[in-house]
Amino acid sequence: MKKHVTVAPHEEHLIKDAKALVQAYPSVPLTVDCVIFGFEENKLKVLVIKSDLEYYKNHYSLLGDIVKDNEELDEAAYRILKERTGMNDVFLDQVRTFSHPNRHPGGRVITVAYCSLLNINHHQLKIHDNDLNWHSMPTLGDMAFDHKEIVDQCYSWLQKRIQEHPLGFNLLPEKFSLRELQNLYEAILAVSLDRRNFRKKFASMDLLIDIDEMEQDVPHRPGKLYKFNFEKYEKSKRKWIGIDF
Amino acid sequence: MKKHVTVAPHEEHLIKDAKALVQAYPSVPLTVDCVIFGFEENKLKVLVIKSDLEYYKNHYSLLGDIVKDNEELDEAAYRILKERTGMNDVFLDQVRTFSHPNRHPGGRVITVAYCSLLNINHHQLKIHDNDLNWHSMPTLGDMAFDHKEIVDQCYSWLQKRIQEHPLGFNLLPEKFSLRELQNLYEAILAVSLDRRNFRKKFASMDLLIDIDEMEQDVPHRPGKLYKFNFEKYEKSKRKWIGIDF
DNA sequence: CAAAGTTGTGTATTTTTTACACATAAAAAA
DNA sequence: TTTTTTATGTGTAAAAAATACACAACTTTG
Repeated sequence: MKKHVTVAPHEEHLIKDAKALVQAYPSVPLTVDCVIFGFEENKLKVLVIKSDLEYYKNHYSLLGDIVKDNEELDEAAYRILKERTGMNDVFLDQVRTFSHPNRHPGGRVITVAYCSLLNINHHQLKIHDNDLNWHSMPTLGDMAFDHKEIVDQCYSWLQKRIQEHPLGFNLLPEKFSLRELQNLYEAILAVSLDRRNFRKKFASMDLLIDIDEMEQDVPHRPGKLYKFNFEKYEKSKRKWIGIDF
Repeated sequence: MKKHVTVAPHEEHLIKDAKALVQAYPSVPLTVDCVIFGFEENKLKVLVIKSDLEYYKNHYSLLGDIVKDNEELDEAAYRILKERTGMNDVFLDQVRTFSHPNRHPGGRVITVAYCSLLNINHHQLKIHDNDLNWHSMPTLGDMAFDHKEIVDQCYSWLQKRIQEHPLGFNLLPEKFSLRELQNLYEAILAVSLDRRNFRKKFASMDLLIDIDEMEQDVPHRPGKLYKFNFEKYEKSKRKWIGIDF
């Protein structure tokens, strides 16, 4: 006796050939753009380069590139960083994807924005093509494509993120003084903070390691140097934020 | 006398034909996937549908679609919502782009995840093809593609976001009781909260409008109904969070 | 040796968070 | 109609966190 196999109604139209399906999809050029922040002379800076396009002659643009076949977006972003700064182990986070149909004068290109933070002094720029340079954030003017909007969104992202996560240490030397740390926060958040309360706050977090060294070559009384205790932080990440808006 | 025009070195290799440049770019199929959250019977739910692919027979997947030529990602996401729920003015936010080369069995497809929140009772599902249904979050098992990871990331995003922004009201009726609001927060954050402190917190924000109506048809003492004061919120968004991690 | 610039520290006040209990109201069940 | 169930609505005391604020000491430079 023949067995009856139950077939759900929708199984009748199941697609067997996934490859053919995908090949029939329209497709779109995809790039990654990196917003690379640095900190120097108490200013937040961003790495920019003159646009290659005549259309945007003399406009600065972000460091970006086409995503290769079978390359993950994260990979592409790391590749760009490596090519431009020589750095490998750098902070990197995806921020947002930008898709306005006219964002590129050559036709539709989708781009995924990544934000990266690095210590300017640890990484000499390898290539100085096209006026690659660190540009101070507050004075950044128009840019090519929608890159100004991308920078602005990454900056907002950074302002929020730095208050809740220890990102900022990626912008500082491994050993830093509390003044340097405060200057960093003040520059990024564009506020001024009370020194005593700032120090008290970080003291209460108990995530800075006093390495018992002093600043060198400062033209004033040297401060103590600290390292951030990433290990302890990883173990004790807090989850609860508290409802507040 | 002939004028000398200064030409920066890099201007010699400026690209004139942006169109040709873009046409030479490799391209990739791009989709949008929507993680649509609802709230019903004190549970957070997500809208899922059986996969069309034989490869993922009987696996649930998210509502997604190819992004059309010259369609913005946001547009595509709104289109999907409209097609599936009939809803137009719905909360929607881009969360993240997923690019693993093998995430789709038919070949490389990049997808942009959007998160949407809507009130289940206000929107009858138009189409019930492929077992479209609201699935309770805690019991959601494996899914097709990398959709489980996408849901997980959107859920984390929601947990964080709901504590800092008044998203949650999109999941509730326009008029809601404080108990409903607390149940929502407890379900999403998977914690239990002290009722008096919860109410005190919202009272101190002063963003709920007491509309002087009571709950109907509840099997117990009815509570007062409130609306969220979106207008006042928009005017008074706070910017400063406070360093804390 | 004086001036400039910065370090390092404490306390009082206010605000926010937390923990916790009881009387009351409405509906449902007995 | 009474009792039970379930939820509403409210206040206070204690602890923790945030804020505002000032002065003495150290190092370098001129």
